[in-house]
Amino acid sequence: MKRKTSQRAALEDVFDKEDRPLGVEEILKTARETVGSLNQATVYRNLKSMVEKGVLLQISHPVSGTLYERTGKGHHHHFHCRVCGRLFELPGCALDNETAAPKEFITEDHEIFLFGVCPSCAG
Amino acid sequence: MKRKTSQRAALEDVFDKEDRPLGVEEILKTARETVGSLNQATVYRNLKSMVEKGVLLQISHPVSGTLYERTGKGHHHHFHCRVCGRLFELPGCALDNETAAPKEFITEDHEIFLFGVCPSCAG
DNA sequence: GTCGTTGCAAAGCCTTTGCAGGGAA
DNA sequence: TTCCCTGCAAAGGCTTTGCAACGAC
Repeated sequence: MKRKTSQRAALEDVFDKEDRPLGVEEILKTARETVGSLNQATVYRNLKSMVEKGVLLQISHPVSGTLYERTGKGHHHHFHCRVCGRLFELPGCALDNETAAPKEFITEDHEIFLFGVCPSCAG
Repeated sequence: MKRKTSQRAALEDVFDKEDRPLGVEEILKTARETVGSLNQATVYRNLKSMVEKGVLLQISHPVSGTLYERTGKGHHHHFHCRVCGRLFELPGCALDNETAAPKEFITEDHEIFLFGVCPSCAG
């Protein structure tokens, strides 16, 4: 990945425009508004290299499937509303890696998925 | 699911014998030691109905993929060792649903995946 | 005998890959 | 011109489904 292409630029734009976890289909659809000929394989290839470059983070959500989001947004986790199905990003974290596991385990990272009802569906 | 079959019994046995999260391939392989003719489709069908009956829990692990484990083992989470690749069950939980999300959110459940190095690999 | 279950094969998703043409530098 | 990148189509993994035969009750 060394050359600038309109395809890659379109993908970057998608993540600029929509600052939330996105699925491949949505990414493809949105990016095609810019580059009509954009191919699925190209999207997969670029998403992969963007993850390897550390620009994107890949999330395997139990309900929403594979999603991608920009890195560098600080430690946060995702709340899935079972009513509207939307995924919310919750900044911060109530879990400490030091105490998350018995002390014989070295916890380097963790991932939390929250499930329930969001404010607008609960209101 | 109303009739007892040797296939279903073999699946139950697998989870009796191996008390840990299992993948489909491993389940199939182990169950075939009892019922040689056991088919993949049958395994998928039964796993699905066992999940619906509440006997099994399906886990979508970011690294290990789809796994199944018995329900009723109490609240626990999974630790993935990046060295040996094994998945450990850690009883208990350091996260409180009440405080996990802003109070406008109703958190009903959560899932935590821990990543790092296990005691034997760290030793 | 009934009808839930199984095995088999085909099909469905999602994702990756081979290859030749196209475009950035 | 070079050779990285893209589009296209085929293929690969995992999971589901249609259908006829099988077997529990």
